[in-house]
Parts: sequence; structure tokens; C-alpha cells
Amino acid sequence: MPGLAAPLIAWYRDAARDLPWRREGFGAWGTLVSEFMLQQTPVNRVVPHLEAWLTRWPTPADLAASPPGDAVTQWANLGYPRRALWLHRAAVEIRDRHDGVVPRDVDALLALTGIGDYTARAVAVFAYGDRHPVVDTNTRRVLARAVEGRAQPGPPNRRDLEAMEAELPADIAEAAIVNAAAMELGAIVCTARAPKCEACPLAAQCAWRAAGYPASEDRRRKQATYEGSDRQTRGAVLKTLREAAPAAVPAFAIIPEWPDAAQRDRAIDSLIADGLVEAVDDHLRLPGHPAS
DNA sequence: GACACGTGGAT
DNA sequence: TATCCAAGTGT
Repeated sequence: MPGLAAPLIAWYRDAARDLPWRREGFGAWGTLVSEFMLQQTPVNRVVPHLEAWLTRWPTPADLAASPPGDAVTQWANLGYPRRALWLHRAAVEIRDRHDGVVPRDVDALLALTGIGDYTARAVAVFAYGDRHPVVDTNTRRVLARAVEGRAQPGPPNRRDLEAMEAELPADIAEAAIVNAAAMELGAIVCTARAPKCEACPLAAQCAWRAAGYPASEDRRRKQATYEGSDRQTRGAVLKTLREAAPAAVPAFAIIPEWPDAAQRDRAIDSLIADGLVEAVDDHLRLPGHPAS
């Protein structure tokens, strides 16, 4: 089986999008913030928020010095607001454990709040130029198709890292490009729906294409309905508090017209349990500095 | 390993 | 309109 590296590198040189975190000297903190924002949120929605974030908090210490609620407010409507809280915690950890410098070591990165297998290696590779396999959902789909001949990848697995490692050149700089190129291909060519196979640099060697594009076995779980969900309820509560911040809001004024009052109250309790909301007297607000 | 966790654009 | 999908992580 011929490797994917050479055609990916050649394709990426011409096809890569011009994205902020690919600019020369973007910095490890910028890379880290971008990766947090990109966890399950599309690129086009991230870009403007990323620039505003880095203008307000140019270093981890700057963010760590602000109350966590400010991070939740600045996060705005990017979704999964716990990521804002985790990013704030990671900034505190970086300040306290790493002298304010984003660590380079993968294990040190993995020890930070909100950083898992993907983000840790993305920072080590894209910010610091080290050699590791970086595997996101795009890469998993590219490998599933080009190498395994399947329409969709199976569930995430630690073997994914080994599968990508097998495609990386020994050269450190080239390995980084192959990581980025596999993600980019999955994002703009080898897409989940309507892949552009006629424009794919791997078409000649794609196992899925060679097998006649067999359909996936479709064991994927359907995404839960959002309308009427607890997630929607939490989102509505938090939106109210973001828009009022930094002021606290009387508890009775939190989405008072919500159809299911019990669901609303459960959402508030779960947000408090998650540390996204604080209760003070009969008011709610986004979290301030912890009492010392 | 399954599940919870936001939000908005595309089909 | 309903469903799918998006640079994942923690429990």
C-alpha cells in the first residue's frame, strides 16, 4: 500500500486555507485557544471569536487573572460553554505549574483541564513543531476511506493514533504537514457528506473508491433532538446570564416563561454543579473569582 | 464504551 | 421541516 504522505504534502501546499493559526509565529497560546474553540465548533464560526479572545487575553496569565465568568461571557454563542471554563482552568494551571508558558510535552499538555488526545498533540505539533500523530474526526474519516475502504470511521479508538503514525514521514517538518493535510483534506474534500472525490489527491490509491464506494454499516447513534432538550434549556439559562453579566439576575427572572419549570430548575442546578453558574442569595450569576 | 454536552448552517 | 454535521473531552 503506497503511503498517503507525498500526495497529501503536494496537495496541501496549494489547497490549504489561509487560517489565522497557520500564520507564521502565531504562538502556542493562540494555538491552544484555537484548538479549544475548534472542539466541535466549525472553523468559520471560530475565527472572529478567536481574534477577539486573543486581543483581550494575549497570554495565559492574562486570562488566569480574570474571573472565570468573564471567559464564559467572552465565549458568547460558540457552544459547549464548559470549554470556556476549562480553558480558564487550563490558563490557571499553566500560570501555576508552567510559569505561564504553554507546555510542549504531550503528557504535560494532557494533564491540563480540557485537553485530551487530540488537543495535546495538536499543540505539540502545530505550535512547537514536534513529531506526533494528530488525529481528529477529519483524519479518522480520511484514514477510514483511503486506507480501510470504509465510508465512515468506527468509534474513536487509541489505534487511530497508530494508524496515523504509520502514515507519517520520518522528517519532523513533513510529518507536521501530513497531519495538517489529512485534517484539511477531510474538512474540504473528503467530507462526511458529498465528498469531492474528483478533486481528491488520494483518489488513485483510495481503498473506498477502489471498492466502489460501499455504504457504511450505519451503526452511528442518532444525535439527540435539541428542541425541548436539557441542553437547550441550559443554553437558554446561560444566555440570560451572559447578557446580564457581570450583574446577577434574580432567580425568578431566569427564563420565566419556559414551558417546563421543573426542567428549567434542573438545568439551573446542573449548571451550578458544573461551576458555570453561581447562586448568591436569591440571584444567579456567572462565576467570579473563588473566595480565597 | 456510551453518553452528555450548545449552537447554527447546510441539505 | 427534520436531520445531519462540526479540529473532542470528561465522566
